[in-house]
Amino acid sequence: MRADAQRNLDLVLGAAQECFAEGGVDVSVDEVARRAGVGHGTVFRRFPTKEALLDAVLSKELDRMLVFAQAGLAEADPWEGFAAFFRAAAESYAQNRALHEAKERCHELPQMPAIEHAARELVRRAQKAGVLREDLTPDDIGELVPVASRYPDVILDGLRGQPGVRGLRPEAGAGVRR
Amino acid sequence: MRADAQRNLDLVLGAAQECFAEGGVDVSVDEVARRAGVGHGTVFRRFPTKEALLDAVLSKELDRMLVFAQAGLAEADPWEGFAAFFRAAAESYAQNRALHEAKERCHELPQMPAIEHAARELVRRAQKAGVLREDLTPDDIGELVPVASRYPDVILDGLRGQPGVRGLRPEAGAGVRR
DNA sequence: GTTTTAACGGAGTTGTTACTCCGGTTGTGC
DNA sequence: GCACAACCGGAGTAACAACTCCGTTAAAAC
Repeated sequence: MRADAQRNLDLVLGAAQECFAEGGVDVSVDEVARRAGVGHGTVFRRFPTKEALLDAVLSKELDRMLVFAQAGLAEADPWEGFAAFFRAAAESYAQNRALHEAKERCHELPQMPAIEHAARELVRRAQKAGVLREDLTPDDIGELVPVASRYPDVILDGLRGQPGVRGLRPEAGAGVRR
Repeated sequence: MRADAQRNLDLVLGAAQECFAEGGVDVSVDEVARRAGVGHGTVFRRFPTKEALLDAVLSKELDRMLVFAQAGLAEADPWEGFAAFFRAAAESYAQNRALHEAKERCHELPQMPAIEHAARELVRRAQKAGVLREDLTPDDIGELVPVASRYPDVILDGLRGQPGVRGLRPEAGAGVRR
């Protein structure tokens, strides 16, 4: 690969990361090209469609997410391991609008099975230890991550232990609307 | 107003309500007109812009929200009053994609001050009674409403009483990332 | 330094969406 | 029942976004 091609590829990827994080998936390819300082023809040669460009950016984000999940599993305490991953994932969502808006796209990407496997394990371990409410599946908790991006401790308090454990709401329901 | 004009206005409003609730704000005006069974010219005579149409739909939704807030205030128990409003609002968000996507637009609408006033009162009363965590402002709680649309009880458990009250997390932080 | 060859970028195409306009139609006052 | 005004709806416009193409430019091999 020629030196200028490599340099421009890096510029495009960096610009796309910034644009999609700040403006969400509806930012135009022209805008990305402008920020990268290249023509949009250059963007489309590297990435045949806008979707391919978005996938590349999301993939990098998911790589980081997988690292967080594995770090959580390495933690000895079940709650701390789960909470650490949950917070880290929420932080990622908080700093990246595209992650919110392209959730289903993420599920098509190759990193996803590994992340889901690790997340399931984190949840299973915490529930077995009795520190995570059991009326939620890993999928439910996955949906709460983006939600927790601004209020992580409120959500974590809500997830802790068992539903209604504080004894204040004996009529507490399942906690999930399906 | 002529009878046919009134009938078509109702059809358009109903169709817009359904379309925006199901498909979000990006549903095209053509799609709304098609569902209403009128030409899109008819839509644009009633509502000069798509935004005006959206505002009309959101207004009706906010009217319902205000009723919920006032019903919450009429409830004697501070927690039940707060929680009832919170659940009702979450339910509305769960059933209306446009409400999620046009949050800032809602704040421009005339119903908003009254809703905010009632919500502030609900929060203040619950916090004074010690049944709602005090590290959150009414605005914070407002942001949790859409979030709670699928997991109302998880969020309500998280909001109950004081942060970390279960004694499991002495290091519990503020619960809010600003 | 020359030649080759890959990469660049902007003009242009296609498709979509918000919005306008006007000829035809239909409800309503007299 | 008639005239007139209001209303209807679809053809047409403007703007914008994704994507293509090709003449020009510049890197790299010798």
